[in-house]
Amino acid sequence: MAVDRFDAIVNLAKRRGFVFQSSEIYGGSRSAWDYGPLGVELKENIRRQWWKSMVQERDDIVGIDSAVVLNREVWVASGHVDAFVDPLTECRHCHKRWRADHLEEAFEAKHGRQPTGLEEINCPHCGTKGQFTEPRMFNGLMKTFLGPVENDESVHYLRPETAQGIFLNFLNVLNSSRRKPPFGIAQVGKSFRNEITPGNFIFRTREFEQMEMEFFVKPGTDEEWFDYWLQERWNWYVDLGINPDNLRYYEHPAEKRSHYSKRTIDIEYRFQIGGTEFSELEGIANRTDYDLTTHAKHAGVDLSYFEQETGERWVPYVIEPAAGLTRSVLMFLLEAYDVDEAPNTKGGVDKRTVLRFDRRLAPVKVAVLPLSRNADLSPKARDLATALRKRWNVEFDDAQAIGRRYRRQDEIGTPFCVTVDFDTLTDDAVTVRDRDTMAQERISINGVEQYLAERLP
RNA sequence: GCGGGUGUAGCUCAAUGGUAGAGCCCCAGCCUUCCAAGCUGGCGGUGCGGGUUCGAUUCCCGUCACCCGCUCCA
Repeated sequence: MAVDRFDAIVNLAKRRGFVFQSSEIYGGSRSAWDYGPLGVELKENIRRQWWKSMVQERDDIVGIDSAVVLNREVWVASGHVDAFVDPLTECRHCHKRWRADHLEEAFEAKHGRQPTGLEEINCPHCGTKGQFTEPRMFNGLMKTFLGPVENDESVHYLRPETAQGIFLNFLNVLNSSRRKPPFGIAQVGKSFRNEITPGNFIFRTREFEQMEMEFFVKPGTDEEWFDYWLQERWNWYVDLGINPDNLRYYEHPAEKRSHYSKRTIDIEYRFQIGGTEFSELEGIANRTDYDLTTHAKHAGVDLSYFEQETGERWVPYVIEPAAGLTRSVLMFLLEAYDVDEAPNTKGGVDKRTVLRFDRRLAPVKVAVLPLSRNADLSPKARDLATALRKRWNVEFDDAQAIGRRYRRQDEIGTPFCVTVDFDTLTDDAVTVRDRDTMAQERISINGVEQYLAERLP
């Protein structure tokens, strides 16, 4: 059942225009997936809700939109050039792959001296000695050349996270927005990583979209704020319809933390990918003053904050809730997916696929359907659709049986269908049908907009 | 990138070293149709490139993509 749901969503996503394979007509590309007409609406709606709760509704967070390609020194300073370039080696005997530097560290810890080379080391898996291949560098950073000349000088990187663009603008925002710690800077945008193993549909891709916020606080208050954001972010998902039973916290053990982190707790969702029940959705990290300090040092610019009230000068600590937008799209699709039963014309019941999106996230809010394709009904229905389009994303559909059209809308999660029938021609009323209950209500055609406005964002 | 598996209409699946079929979906038309599967018609395919062969979707090689593992973390 679990695997079926994932497959059903991948299938539905393509069939209905949520997600397509990238570069499909050329045989595809492994970097990413493309978002279709419904997918882009869903993704935008998620992004909008995040921005609304993180920026618009708060006085202590502002947004920015920084560049994808930054000064190359940024990634040296941030530690990504070192941390993202791993020497990997493979045991010729058992084909297990290892970080060469980790093998050497383990050897040193055990024998109290550095190995003379990999040939001295036993494979941790099969025990075979010295069968390691020459280490190859795996670079997680995506490279490009800035400017028309391709040489070492022109090598630049596409950002592997949006966070650094925020740190670089810390002073700019501080000096232009009349904010002071505790305050945050938020950003949504694309990031790029040469993942070794992209896969599982849009779960892990080399080009992906993040929603990140860096919250700058006074040292000593960081742990409090960490807990605060842990709770805030959890609540955001639950508010948008995620069942808390499908979420959990996962704390990174010290040895697994990123190079910048003092503490990291992930919010995981029950994606049920392969044999894994929960996978990461969002990481909440205490980045300490690592980033501001390292940039201050490398750039030679003071990035500390002077607190007027106390006369103290300090470098803010940073609490970072970093969420995957494209990963959220997958989660909301999985969470919304449901199959229930609907009556049919023969008096029996049939299976019905329905995406139970929160109304704020639904790609299409209203479908206007004439009961049948008819010279009188269709124009009337089109006029209504045109009027409603001024406020919402509206679909018009007059093809085939009415029941089938309801199913089509259920399958893409449209909250309301408005049906224009033959009685409408005399009583100027229409039927509004609810996606979840399939219940219908007769509304005066002039009152439809009001009726929907009370129920839709 | 490495090892293993897979690749036939949008989807699910047939078939064959000799003109590739079906169901569903989709599109057009018919029908005063309120909860899919009525009637008529239509579009559409062997991932891509090369080789063997008189002839390749089938055999071989390469490549691309997908799935599982190595892993990484939004």
